Amino acid sequence: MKRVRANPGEGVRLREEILAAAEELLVETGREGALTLRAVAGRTGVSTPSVYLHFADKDALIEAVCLRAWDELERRMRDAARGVGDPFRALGRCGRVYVRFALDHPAQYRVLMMRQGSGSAAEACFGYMVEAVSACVAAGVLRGDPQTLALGLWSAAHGCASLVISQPSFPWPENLDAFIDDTVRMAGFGTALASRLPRHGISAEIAAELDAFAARLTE
Amino acid sequence: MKRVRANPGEGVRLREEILAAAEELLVETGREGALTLRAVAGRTGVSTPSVYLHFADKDALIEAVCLRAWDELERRMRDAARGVGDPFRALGRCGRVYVRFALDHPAQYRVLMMRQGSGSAAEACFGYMVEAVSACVAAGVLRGDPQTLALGLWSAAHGCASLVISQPSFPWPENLDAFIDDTVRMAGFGTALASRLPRHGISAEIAAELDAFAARLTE
DNA sequence: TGTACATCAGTGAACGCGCGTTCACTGATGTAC
DNA sequence: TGTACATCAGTGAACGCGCGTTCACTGATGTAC
Repeated sequence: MKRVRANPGEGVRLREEILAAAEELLVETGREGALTLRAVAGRTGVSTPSVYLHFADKDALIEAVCLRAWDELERRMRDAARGVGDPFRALGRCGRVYVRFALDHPAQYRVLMMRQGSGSAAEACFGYMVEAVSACVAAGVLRGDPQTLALGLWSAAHGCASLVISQPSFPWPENLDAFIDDTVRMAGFGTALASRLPRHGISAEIAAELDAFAARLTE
Repeated sequence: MKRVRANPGEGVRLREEILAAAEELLVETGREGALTLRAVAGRTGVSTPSVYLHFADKDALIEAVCLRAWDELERRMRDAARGVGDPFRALGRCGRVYVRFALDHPAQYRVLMMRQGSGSAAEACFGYMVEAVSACVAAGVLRGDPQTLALGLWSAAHGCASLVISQPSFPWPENLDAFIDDTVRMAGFGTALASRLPRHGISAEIAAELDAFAARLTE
């Protein structure tokens, strides 16, 4: 585990190695508390103070790790909606990709969403969400303020993801992908329907109507 | 701030005082990290080692604090559904009460839901949820496995609550209660509808059908 | 009623630990003359 | 081509801190005789 000292100008490489080590540590332990400068430096094969050559302090390191994760999520969400004509379908894809990302990177997602003041990276993702919702509003499938609708949809996706992550002992269905799909459909259909029934409280009376609606749609 | 020493047999009082101090500390700071034995003992007006007279160690103290919160949530949920004839309406009440509890006690909710292995108290709450959902299935307003349906509904409620708590910088609507209501209705309607359209993907085609459905229901 | 003793709630001082951070340093590389 | 020096990535040892936890103790109360 002998490190080769970087030539002048190549110090950036160590920065990347440190970030990668921090991410690995986060993934393997799942706890943000495991992210100590000593552990990160040790895994990188470097002395602890070396971290300060590339990050002002511990907070800056964690922020950089967060930024990495946000970047990947942003990229995935952008890709998900690209080339999908149906705006409601595109929105559904966004939701599924979002939850999938969270479950694929539970440790990063925790850090991402649990830290207060997640910063501008979160806003970028929220921007995509609002865009996708706006398209649905324009197409007439959703009604209301796109920002508020997006918050509701994000709530559902975040809830599904974070509950699965933080409560693994719950009796989750074996087929998690199907559950994610059902949750996304619940959020989509529910938002579409609830926004059309602004003052309609929840009550069992609508069961028959829903049956008729479903029968008409699937026949 | 002179403490009166408890008489023999009255030591239980200090236990309660310690628990209350821990809860206050959690509420005021909002961070679980602020829950140190020194801080708790200091606020109680007692020396640090005194905590060990009533709790085996720090974990036991935190567990007791959690249990307190779960107990209150359980009580609130039980009260919410009592005496409501319409099972779907009762379910909606459960959801609103759940989210309200979370927003009223954000610090406790964090500890409650972020700790892994929340234990049997969480299961009790889940039990109520499944019960309420089962009644809806029996009444024909929901379809499917009550456990899975309950998980989906819990996801939505948890998502709304935890997102509002952990991302206060998001552009939340001014009227949070209305937003909670909309989210609960979204989850309710969405679950009812999605469970009737098991293989129906999300697409904008259903907009016209939804319009007709809503018009028929509100006329 | 008085006295010796057991009980038990609570204390003060100290422990070892891991942490983030600092500082004077080393030693290889590039550069000026 | 050789030499002195600047640069800069990385180090080793130490700092102060707050933490959970331990341990021998104090001192008021209840109890046995």
